[in-house]
Amino acid sequence: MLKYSKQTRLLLAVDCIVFGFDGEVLKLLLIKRGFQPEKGNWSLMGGFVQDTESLDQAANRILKQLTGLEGVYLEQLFTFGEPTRDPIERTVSVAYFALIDIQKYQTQMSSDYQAEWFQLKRTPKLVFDHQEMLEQARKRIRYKAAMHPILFELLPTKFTIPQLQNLYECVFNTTIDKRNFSKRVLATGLLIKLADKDKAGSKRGAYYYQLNMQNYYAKFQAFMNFIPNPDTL
Amino acid sequence: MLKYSKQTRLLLAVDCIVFGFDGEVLKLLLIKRGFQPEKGNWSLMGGFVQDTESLDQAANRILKQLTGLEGVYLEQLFTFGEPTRDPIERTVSVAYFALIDIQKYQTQMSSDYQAEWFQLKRTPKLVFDHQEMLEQARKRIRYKAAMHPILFELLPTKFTIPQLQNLYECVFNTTIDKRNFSKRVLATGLLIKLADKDKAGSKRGAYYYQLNMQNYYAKFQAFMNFIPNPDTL
DNA sequence: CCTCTTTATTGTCATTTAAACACTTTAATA
DNA sequence: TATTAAAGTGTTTAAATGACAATAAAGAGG
Repeated sequence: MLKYSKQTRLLLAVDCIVFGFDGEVLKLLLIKRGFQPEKGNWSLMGGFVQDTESLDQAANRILKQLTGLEGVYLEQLFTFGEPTRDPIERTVSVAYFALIDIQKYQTQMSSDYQAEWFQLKRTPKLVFDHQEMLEQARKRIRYKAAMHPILFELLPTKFTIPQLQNLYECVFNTTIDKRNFSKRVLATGLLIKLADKDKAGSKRGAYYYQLNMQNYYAKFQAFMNFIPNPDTL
Repeated sequence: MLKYSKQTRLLLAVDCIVFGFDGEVLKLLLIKRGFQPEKGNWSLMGGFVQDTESLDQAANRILKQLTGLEGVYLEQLFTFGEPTRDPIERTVSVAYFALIDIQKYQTQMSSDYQAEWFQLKRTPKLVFDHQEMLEQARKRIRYKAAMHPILFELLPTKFTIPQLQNLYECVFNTTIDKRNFSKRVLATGLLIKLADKDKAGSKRGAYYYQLNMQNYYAKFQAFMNFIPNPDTL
C-alpha cells in the first residue's frame, strides 16, 4: 500500500468535557490522570485515537472506559493543536463535550470509576490546556442552547419547569422572570404536562413535564431564544 | 525525551474552504490536486501539518503556499477523521474556512497559482470528503452570520448597501425587503456613509459605506439577526 | 384546627420589534 | 425631453417581548 512518505505523523487524542445537572447546579466530570506527566492531577476524560476508529468512536470509547457512560449526547467542539500543549510529545487533541443527566447515569458510573463531579464554579486546576477547553465548551453550549433545545439532554425524562428554569439560569448565568419563562417554554410546544408532581423541592409540588419527542426533533434546528442578556454568546 | 510509546501516530492535514464575494455571487476557491491519489481533481486547499507549527499556523501557511493569500479571515471549522477518508493512508483533517474579498486579493493571487474561483452553485465534484466539508462550512457561516457581522469580511472596504444585501441574500439563499434591510443594517451603527457613489451598478449610483471599526469590534459578539426564515442554521 | 410559610402557578398591560407594503428620486441613455 | 433602471425612503399593522403582582396549594408548627 502506498503511503505519504516524508510527512510527520502525530499523536491524536480526544478529550471529553462532560457536563451534568442535578436539578440544582451545573457540574463537571473530572478524573485523576492515570499516567505521566501530570499523573494524579485533575483532567478531562482523555485518551489516544486508535488506528481504526473514527473520532466520534474514539470519544465514545474513551468516555465509556473512564466513566462507564454510554449513549450520551456527545458533540465535537474544537481541535487544540499548539505544538507544546503536551510537554512529553506533540499531541493534537480533538475536544468533545457531553451533556448528561447525572441521576440517570449515577448507577452506570458508580464506584468502579475514578471520575468525580465538581460544581462548575469550584473546579480544581486542570492539566495542560484543559481549562481552555472547558471555557470553550461553556461558550459553545451557551451559544448552541440559545437556539437549540440541547439543554434537555441534561435533564431527567421527567422534570419540572422550575428545574428547567434553574438549568437555563445556571448555563447563562442570569436570572429569568418565571412568568415569562414558563410562558415561552410552554409556547414552544415541546413539553407534555404529566399528572404527577415532584414534591421534593417544595410543599406544594411542581408538575412534571416530559419532552414531546416528535416536536423535539422537528424543532431542533430552530428553537426559541429566551435568554435576556446572556453575557457572551 | 520521554515519549508515549505504543500509541499510533497519524497524519494530520489542514483543508481550507475559501469563500469569496465579487459583489454579485458567492464563490469558492478550488485547486487542482497536485499529487496522488486523485491528482488533477478539484480539491480544497490542503496540506499536512508540520512538526512545529500550530493548526492555525498550518492553515495560514498552506493557504499562502497554494494561493498567495495572506492575512485573511480564517476560522477553524471541524475535524474530519473517518479512518478511510483518504484511501492511501489514514489522515485526519482539520478544516478551516476563510472569507475574503475577491477584488482585494485578486492581484495577490494572480496567475502564479493554480487556484480558481467557482460559483458556489456550480462547483465541480470534489475529492475525498471535501464536499461534506464544504456543506459544513456553508452551514457554519450562516449560523455565525446570523449573530455576528462576519460577512463584512467578504466585502471591500468601501461597499454599497445593495451589495451588502446581495451578499446576505446569497448566503441565506433568500430575498429580503430592501426597505427593512437598510433600516436594520443602518440601525446597527456599524456603517459610515461616505460622500462618493458606486456608479457601476446603476445610473443613479449607490452611496458607498465603510465599517465603523470601533463599533464593529464592540458589537462583534452580539449582532443583529435580520434573516427571515434562513433555511437551516 | 388554624396560621404561617414556602413555592408554584397564572394574566395584563405597555413597549418594542418585525413585517408588509409603494412611491419618489436620480442620472444615464435613447 | 422621454424613457428606464436601480436607489432611496415612511407608515401602518401585527406580533413578540418585558415588566410587573396576586392567588393557590400544601406542609409545618403552634
